[in-house]
Amino acid sequence: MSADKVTIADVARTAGVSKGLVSFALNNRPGVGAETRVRILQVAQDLGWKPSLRARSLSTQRSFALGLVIARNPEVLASDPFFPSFIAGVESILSTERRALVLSVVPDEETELQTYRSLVADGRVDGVFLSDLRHNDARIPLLTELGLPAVTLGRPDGDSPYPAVTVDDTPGVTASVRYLAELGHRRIAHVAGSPNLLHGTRRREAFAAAMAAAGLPEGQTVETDFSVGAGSDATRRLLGQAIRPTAIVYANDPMAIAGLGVAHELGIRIPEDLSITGFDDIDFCRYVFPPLTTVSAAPAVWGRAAATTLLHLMEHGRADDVDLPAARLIIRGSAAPPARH
Amino acid sequence: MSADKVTIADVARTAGVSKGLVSFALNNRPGVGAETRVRILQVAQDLGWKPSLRARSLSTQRSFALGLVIARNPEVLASDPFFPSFIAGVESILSTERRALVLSVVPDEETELQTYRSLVADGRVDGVFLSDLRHNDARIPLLTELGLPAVTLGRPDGDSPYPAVTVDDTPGVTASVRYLAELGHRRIAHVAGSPNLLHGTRRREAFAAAMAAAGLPEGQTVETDFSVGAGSDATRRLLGQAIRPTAIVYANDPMAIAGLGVAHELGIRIPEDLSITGFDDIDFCRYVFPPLTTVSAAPAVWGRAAATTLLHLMEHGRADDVDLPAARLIIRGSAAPPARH
DNA sequence: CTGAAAGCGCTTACAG
DNA sequence: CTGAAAGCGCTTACAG
Repeated sequence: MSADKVTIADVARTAGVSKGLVSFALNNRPGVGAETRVRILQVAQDLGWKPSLRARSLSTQRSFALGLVIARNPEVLASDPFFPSFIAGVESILSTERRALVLSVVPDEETELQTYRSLVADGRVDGVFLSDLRHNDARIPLLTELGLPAVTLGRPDGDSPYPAVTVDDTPGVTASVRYLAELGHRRIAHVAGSPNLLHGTRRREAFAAAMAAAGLPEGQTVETDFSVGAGSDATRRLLGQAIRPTAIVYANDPMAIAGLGVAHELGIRIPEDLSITGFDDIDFCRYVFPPLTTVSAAPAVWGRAAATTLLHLMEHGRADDVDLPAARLIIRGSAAPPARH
Repeated sequence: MSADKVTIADVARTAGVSKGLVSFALNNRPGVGAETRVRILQVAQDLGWKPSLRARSLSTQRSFALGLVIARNPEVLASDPFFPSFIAGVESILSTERRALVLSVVPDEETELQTYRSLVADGRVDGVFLSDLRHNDARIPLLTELGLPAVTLGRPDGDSPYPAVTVDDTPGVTASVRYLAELGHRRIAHVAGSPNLLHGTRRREAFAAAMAAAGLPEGQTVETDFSVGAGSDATRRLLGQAIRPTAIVYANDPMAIAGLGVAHELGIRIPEDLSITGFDDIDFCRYVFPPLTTVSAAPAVWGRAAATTLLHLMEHGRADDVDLPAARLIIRGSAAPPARH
């Protein structure tokens, strides 16, 4: 393994040039004669030289790594496969770029901000992904102040200097409601996500708008924190009423699956007595019974696009927003016309 | 933000000492007078000096980061909450240590090995977690050759120079079988995990041994890749037989939940007509219907212990194996005495 | 087009 | 107990 110890000095010496020139050749910078460049590169290869990332980091003040910090409570994080899929997408891009992903999982928003600070203080990352956008998200001004490039998953509600990579989830919710309305449902409820999260309120607003558009009375809405347990509780509450909804639109799949469990427990048949829809199209959806009608979000594709955009931003100083195909309704077996009274 | 540009030279100058001495004081090394040390530290604090991690990395040849590379197919990764929980546990330790976690998600084992190579070639990490241990795991000799400290999740089957942090899952499987046997089941099947993974075969062997110990005939076993879809298929196969099992022990929860769906679909009641048990105790277990009897594994605790052990190994050159409390059976509603014929 | 030198910001023998 | 210097392995003005 003596090859591991080859340094730029060795290359320079055996190529008979200065270290500076080797560096220039390596980085494709002008100022090196064509044949000199070829010769240097050849020597580098013969010697098995791999430029030291650490030395490079120190002199360029870059880390060649991207960061993702996730602030979710453990239960939500564990039951929601969004991040594993998203990360797999990100990695599929990074792996070809000699860049690494630094991941932080933190318990709350305060620690989250602190984490960003130390990430840049320690020069761990050159850019970050901003997920789970919140209202007036404090991360955006913080990162701006820190001068850290970023890309947001979805469009923030305030000003943002960062490119947004978006999957519009509104059409999916709208389609869910319309679909249920066309089946004949009138009392449709919504188990909403966290009101702190942009996509929580956005889905909720989409629900309300779609109800109005379908000429239906305002639907009952229950707020949750997106966790399976909260989905279960919300369902129990909705179904425990004297007059209960004939359909429920859930803001994510784990809660819908919990709803399925509650309905089974109460002897309420799905879809005969109650129709439900989810959101995200996690793998479980196809394998519960009845299979869950839901909205697909394609987190891996999102991850790829976000990574590509962030790299572009870092390299060129700017990047366009990208709008991915909107989430769309996947019809399976969990919804049917309401029972006649 | 001029504070960001404070360097060791500034501290040395205003404290009236050499850079070397500042470094010694910072790192609590002997050779600095008590009061000098105090003065230096005071100046450092006044100036707001944060030693540059990058410079430190270059001179110490360390990265102050730990690595986790995950080689799982996307579907299994997404439906299994093991890693999110495990990582949350790891992070809870790292966050107090000014250390980062570098995460890689790769599609196959070949890329996995390549990833370890480049991780050390680039000096990205000082140590790694080895999860999803396989038979004769190629990662162990590779990491040994690369000289990278590591900790294994569970005990490998071959020689290993690394400390193992283990949650024995055998007792959980054994307890599942015994429990079902005591309920009166005789035809118990096992939906096993991947035979490539140590914990897949270990659970399978535990199942076989427990069946024998209970004086039961050899149980039917179906191999899978641990994915929800495979769990569904396996269940369909088992239940499609003329003489079918009255109970099924699944090697993980996602497959058990898929099994629940198949049973519902076929009109097979759980637990009246079929008893099932899972493994891992993911959040969903409590919210499906009937709630899933399963085995708890505590991945977050595992993550904490693994991180602690790895840090200890890196600091002291050695670390003891740690055996965490064995996984234990959590009895809920998915098992009952078999129906009488 | 090329070279020699300084710089990135630490740590670590080596002298005294 | 303390200091001055070299070194980690690159990059980047600055001269020629």
